[in-house]
Amino acid sequence: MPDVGGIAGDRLKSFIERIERLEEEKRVLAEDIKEVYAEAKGTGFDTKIIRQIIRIRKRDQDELDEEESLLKVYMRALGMLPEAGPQAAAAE
Amino acid sequence: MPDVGGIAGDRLKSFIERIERLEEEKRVLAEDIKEVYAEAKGTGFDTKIIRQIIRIRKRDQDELDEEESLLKVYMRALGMLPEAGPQAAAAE
Amino acid sequence: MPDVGGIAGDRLKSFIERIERLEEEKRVLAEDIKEVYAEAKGTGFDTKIIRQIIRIRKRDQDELDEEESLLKVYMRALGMLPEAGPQAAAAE
Amino acid sequence: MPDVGGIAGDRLKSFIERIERLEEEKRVLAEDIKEVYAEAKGTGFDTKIIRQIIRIRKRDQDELDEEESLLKVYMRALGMLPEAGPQAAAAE
DNA sequence: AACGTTGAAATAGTTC
DNA sequence: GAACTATTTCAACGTT
Repeated sequence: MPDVGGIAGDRLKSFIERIERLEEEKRVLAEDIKEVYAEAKGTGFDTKIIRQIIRIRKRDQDELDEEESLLKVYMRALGMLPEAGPQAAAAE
Repeated sequence: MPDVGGIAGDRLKSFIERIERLEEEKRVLAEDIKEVYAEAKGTGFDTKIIRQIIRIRKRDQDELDEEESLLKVYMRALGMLPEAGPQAAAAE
Repeated sequence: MPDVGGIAGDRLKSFIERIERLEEEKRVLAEDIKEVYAEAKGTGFDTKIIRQIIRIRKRDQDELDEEESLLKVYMRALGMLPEAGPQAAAAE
Repeated sequence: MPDVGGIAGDRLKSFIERIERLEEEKRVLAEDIKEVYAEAKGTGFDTKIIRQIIRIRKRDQDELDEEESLLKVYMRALGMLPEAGPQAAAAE
């Protein structure tokens, strides 16, 4: 439990300011994204459909990633890849 | 409505890729934020409280932005603010 | 524009309190709904599916209402209903 | 998983109808609120400002609810609150 | 009547 | 797995 007014207050402050800075950057990016959607809409595209497409592409990517990892398992079993890295071993 | 396979397809693709790039950056930032929280937690801070503080600080900022005069007039009428102070006028 | 501190303040206050009361009731209803979902979930139902069903039923109802009005148009054309009310005439 | 056409169907139906009834009541309240805003507008008030005031009053209420001690400890450490006042202890 | 803005609702993710 | 938070999506409202 941090003591009040001491060094802990400084550390707490530091954490908070780091987070706030990152969130500010995130907020800016969200605005940028909105602007791109607005621009697309201004060109006559239906933003709802674009959102759908992006969602589908994301999902496809995720599936690809899964396949990828399954592929790696098979390849590893075949000696076509080095044994699984330490992070995977640690996770088990 | 955009014709399929023509220039419009290119434009659509461009929009989508711009959005995806921005969202990827956003995702990275979200991860960074998570890491800071994890680090703070590792130092013994309560992340839930930190989130609350950040929310409060944000809200305080929003309050500062509420500088519209009509709002003040209404709030004064409701007794939520003191009577209009003679800011510019010296003694009234 | 309402004068500050006078009768207008009272009227403003009255409006605000009426709205706040209604919103409170609305909030309670929203909670009730959440509880019903929780209860359904506790009985083994998938709330996501229930939401979907409710959405579909709502949509079907809306479609029915539209058909209804089209029906009325036809019936009116056939003299089976009185002419459209004055609000429709005014809207034109 | 509930069997189709049996008692479970009845229970599902019951849940759905309860929710739909509550949502209907909620819808009515939303309309009532809209009417009050319309009436206020007709009296010359700016509904946008009224909405803002209601938001502020709600927020003030939420602030009152933030009475958790750990939060206060953290905020004190950040200088967002004065040092702990001797509330219960008479003279310190 | 469409546009942007805002608020609510739903879903996804995270933590305990 | 249950609750909470956060993000995202959807709908409504006022506005031009």
